[in-house]
Amino acid sequence: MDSSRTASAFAAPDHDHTACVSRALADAEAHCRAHGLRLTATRRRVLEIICQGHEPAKAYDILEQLGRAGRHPAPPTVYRALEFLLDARLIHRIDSLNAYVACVHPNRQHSAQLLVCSSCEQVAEIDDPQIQAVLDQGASRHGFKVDSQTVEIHGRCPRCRAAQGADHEGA
Amino acid sequence: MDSSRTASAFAAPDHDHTACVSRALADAEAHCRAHGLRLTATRRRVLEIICQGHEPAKAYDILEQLGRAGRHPAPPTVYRALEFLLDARLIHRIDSLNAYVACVHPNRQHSAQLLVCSSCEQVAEIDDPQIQAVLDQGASRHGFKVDSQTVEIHGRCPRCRAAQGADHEGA
DNA sequence: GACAGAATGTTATAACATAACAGTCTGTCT
DNA sequence: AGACAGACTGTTATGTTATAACATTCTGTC
Repeated sequence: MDSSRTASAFAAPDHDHTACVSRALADAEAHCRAHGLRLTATRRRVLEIICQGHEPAKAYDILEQLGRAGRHPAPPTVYRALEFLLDARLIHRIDSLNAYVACVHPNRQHSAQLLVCSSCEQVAEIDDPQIQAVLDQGASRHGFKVDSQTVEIHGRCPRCRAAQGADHEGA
Repeated sequence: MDSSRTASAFAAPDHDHTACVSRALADAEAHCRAHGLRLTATRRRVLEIICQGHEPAKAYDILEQLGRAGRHPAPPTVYRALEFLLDARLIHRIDSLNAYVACVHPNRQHSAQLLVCSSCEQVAEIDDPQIQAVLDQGASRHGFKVDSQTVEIHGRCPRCRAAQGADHEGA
């Protein structure tokens, strides 16, 4: 566990975010090269924008950021890039927020569980094999064959809990 | 386990759906009475429309069905009814589909897990305490305090698996 | 029957997403 | 190089989902 990560999977506010983004982009490039996928300028730029924060990015905000560079692309440009990145498993869509976050894990099995802080809006991705296993078991107990799981857990991250008073910790 | 339910939590095609709907509405009425909530005509009607099938209902489809009765309400009418029903925990919203299903369980703890068949579109709700527990554990291992969970599992229900060939069953 | 608060009606618009078709780029084959 | 196919992007228009804001009506209470 290196210093850029807390034990909580949430990014520390003082982490080296530039390095964090570079790593993500380099990782994405390697991944695409290895799989014969074309990480074009637009796609790369969209991924970069999404990586900018650990908060989820909304499609039209991404669009607006793309527009800053002189060109003013239309919605399909963004949605197509998002579709590519989703298919390449480089990002996740958060259905409950209509927003997108970068996939931070090197293993791209992609049945992630997302912890969404309702206070600071940060998202942490956990790939808990036990959760997956229990979900699979639960589903197959009902004769159901799982294709994909969407697990979005809303609540408060450790940082916000500490900042806003631990007295609210009912459970 | 009575004859109107399969072991799979998915409704059998030959179940007594009229009774199924009546039961849901009566249950909802009792619940509202007990909690001082007003299940008005519109709200009741929206719930009835949602109960009509075990498939998820979309807001604008509900709107259209409401319109069949001569009146032609605007979107806010439906969304307000949906909000009420969600708050009262009588329905669930399926984020990955932008759709709504009736909550079929008498216990209204409401951290349900939903099995969504991508073939027949039916939805089954399971309230698996083990899944909840594991999610809670997984989250708190990261210092995260859970408020609400959204678990949507997409795949194929037992009926569709049987109908469309068991040869696809990889796992 | 006047009042307060809840519920609904109404109009307009915001927010999210895609269809359809035209044009451009990239690599490959000859 | 030139022609071609397929992938990618641009552009216009529109579809889908949801809410803000304000007017009106309903319901129960004093």
